[in-house]
Amino acid sequence: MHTFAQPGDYTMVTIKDVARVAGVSPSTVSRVVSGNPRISTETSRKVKEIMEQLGYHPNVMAKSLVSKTTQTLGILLPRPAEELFLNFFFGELIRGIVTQATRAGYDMLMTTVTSDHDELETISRLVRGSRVDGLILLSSRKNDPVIAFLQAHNFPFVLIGRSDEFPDIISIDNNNVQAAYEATNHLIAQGHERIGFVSGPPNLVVSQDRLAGYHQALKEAKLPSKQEWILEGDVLQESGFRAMSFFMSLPDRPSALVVYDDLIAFGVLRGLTELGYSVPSDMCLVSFNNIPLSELASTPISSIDIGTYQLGYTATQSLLRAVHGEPLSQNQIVIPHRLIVRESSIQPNLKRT
Amino acid sequence: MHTFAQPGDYTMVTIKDVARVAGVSPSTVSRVVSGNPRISTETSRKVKEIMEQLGYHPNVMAKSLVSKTTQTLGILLPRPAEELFLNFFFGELIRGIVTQATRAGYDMLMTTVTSDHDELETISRLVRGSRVDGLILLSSRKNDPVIAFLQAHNFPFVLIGRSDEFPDIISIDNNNVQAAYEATNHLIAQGHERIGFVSGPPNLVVSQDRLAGYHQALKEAKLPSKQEWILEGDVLQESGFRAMSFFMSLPDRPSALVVYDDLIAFGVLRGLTELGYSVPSDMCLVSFNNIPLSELASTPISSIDIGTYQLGYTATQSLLRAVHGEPLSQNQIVIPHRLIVRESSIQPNLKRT
DNA sequence: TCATAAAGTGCAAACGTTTGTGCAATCGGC
DNA sequence: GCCGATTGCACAAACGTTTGCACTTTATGA
Repeated sequence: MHTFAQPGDYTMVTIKDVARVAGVSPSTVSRVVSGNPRISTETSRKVKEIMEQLGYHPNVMAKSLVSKTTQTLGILLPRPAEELFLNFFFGELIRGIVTQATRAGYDMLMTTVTSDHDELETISRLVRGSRVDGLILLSSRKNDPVIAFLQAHNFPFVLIGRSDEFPDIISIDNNNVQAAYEATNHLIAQGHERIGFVSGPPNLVVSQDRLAGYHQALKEAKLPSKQEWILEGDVLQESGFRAMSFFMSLPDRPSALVVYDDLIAFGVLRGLTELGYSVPSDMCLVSFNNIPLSELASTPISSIDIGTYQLGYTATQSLLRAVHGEPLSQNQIVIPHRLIVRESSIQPNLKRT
Repeated sequence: MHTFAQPGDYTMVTIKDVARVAGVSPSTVSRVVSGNPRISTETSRKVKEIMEQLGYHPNVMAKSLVSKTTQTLGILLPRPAEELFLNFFFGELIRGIVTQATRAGYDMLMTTVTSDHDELETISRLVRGSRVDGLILLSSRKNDPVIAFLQAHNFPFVLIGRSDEFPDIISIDNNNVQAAYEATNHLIAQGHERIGFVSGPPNLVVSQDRLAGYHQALKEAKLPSKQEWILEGDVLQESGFRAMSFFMSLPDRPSALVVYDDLIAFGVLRGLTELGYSVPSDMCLVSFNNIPLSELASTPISSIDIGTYQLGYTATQSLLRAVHGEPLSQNQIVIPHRLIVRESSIQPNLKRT
């Protein structure tokens, strides 16, 4: 029966081995590795040759122990409930984060919280046990105790998103209010006067922001805003059907919808189709996040691209500056968004106002 | 200007601090932490109280240095080109991995390879620098040098997928041949006799496997198999349109398609619609991966659920056993799949044979 | 020619743990 | 009441690095 090498089975080649073979002291080898200028080029060349020959790789743990730096950034995954919506651009976000981290010579450590109870325990382990040099938060809740803890310990971290209770922390976000404002205005410009909104989970800041932008646009255009035109959606198909049954049965039903998320938009689209309505002639749609499938929907969905990759990339950049103690020109960075207009929001037979 | 604490700024509370306050030796504290039975309950209680009071957390680096174990598993992200298809169930896969790892007290480290050139360098750093205890590979190429390297060093790793050149390594995969066989038979059972195939990237093992299962089903049913009924697809919309233009223009065009992936199926669906055909009456579809949006397509898409979460979860389980030197009952584990039948493959007006 | 400086290298302590060994105190059996 | 075993704890070495300091050698300038 084959088993793998166990920890300790490996005959690791250490800095001492290199030193012995090269006929120098361990400290000299260390200085060669770190590129210390006080080592002669001749010695450096020789030591490097031996390192190559012996297959030497520095032991990260030993290095971290003395340098008190881990070259590792932590990433706290959202709990399952909050994860659903993230899932579809999670990969893209991670790609942005890991790319920038790798480029800077950092590794990424992922952890998740299993229950509310051990939440701070998990963070403590990373922070106080000096496991990571900084932390990226992928989501935040109202009065998030994680943020409070990190701030109390003055530990470097960035939030992808926004927090009302902690406005000064480093955070990377879209301007979701503005984005929703533009999305709504786009519909208004098409001549729509009755515009509804299908929101996401009401406790998410981003969902609230988009709703606010929608309201703002309506108000500025002096268009009616009705409570019954605002519904909460989720990704499930029945929900889309139910929501649309409700909307379409209203005496003064909306002629266009701003939808919180592409996944919900898919449900909405499908619900409308099942009810015998068509998009965009009976109902126009504009949505958010611009997932790759948006353009492949039965009616391609107009969507706000939020620059997911850039969100992750920039977050990591900011975090690294914070870790290195470099000043940030601004603590809150806004990633630009872009409305991608597709068929779902273009209604040929409606005149522009 | 506010800056964060720098490495070293933190006054870490160490095992010695606890020992001093508790009036015992550091070794006793260490044994309390590790639950050594030779410590009296009284001492243990007292030490734990002090630890709590002082907010002590063991330094992971120091611990790793002596124990030669990192309590960390590495995960090698596929290079961007191979990542595209993974993206949509990437989140789900990661969730399976991280959940199981966390439960076992392990952290997950993510790295990516930036270029072919530094590929082995990256792995070496992790493996020889004893950064991780084991590695999860998310994809493999033909004659993958990474696998060769890990095997040569007898380092614990698992592959999510399959490798022809290294059949004995620990791997977790679906039976994609069987899955495609069943998908095809499902169409055959509906009475279809001309069945086409839209494949994925031809260099991926999974793509080849699914094609093989398709061929096998046709052969067993003694149905015709034509070269021109097999096309390579990608996720782009134009590709779906082009592929369908081609198929539909054939004198003996297929009446049903097995499609490599849900994303491609969306493109195919859209291409057919644009050409004025409808699914399932003009063309039936069955696809793979069962992403959440499959059921929300204009015609809900029949799809093979591959148990993505379980794939990640099981991979981590196997890896942990390997890391601990525990025997595996089998090195290759197959995660069961399940055909989810939806409208896209049910053609009412076609009689069952 | 002799201090003086500069360059190159080695020594040893330190980082925060774990763990083998040794020693003192307590216990049980006779 | 003595001896051997058991229990509970402390000592110190070790893990693989980094780095301040000291030391030797060579070059420089008067």
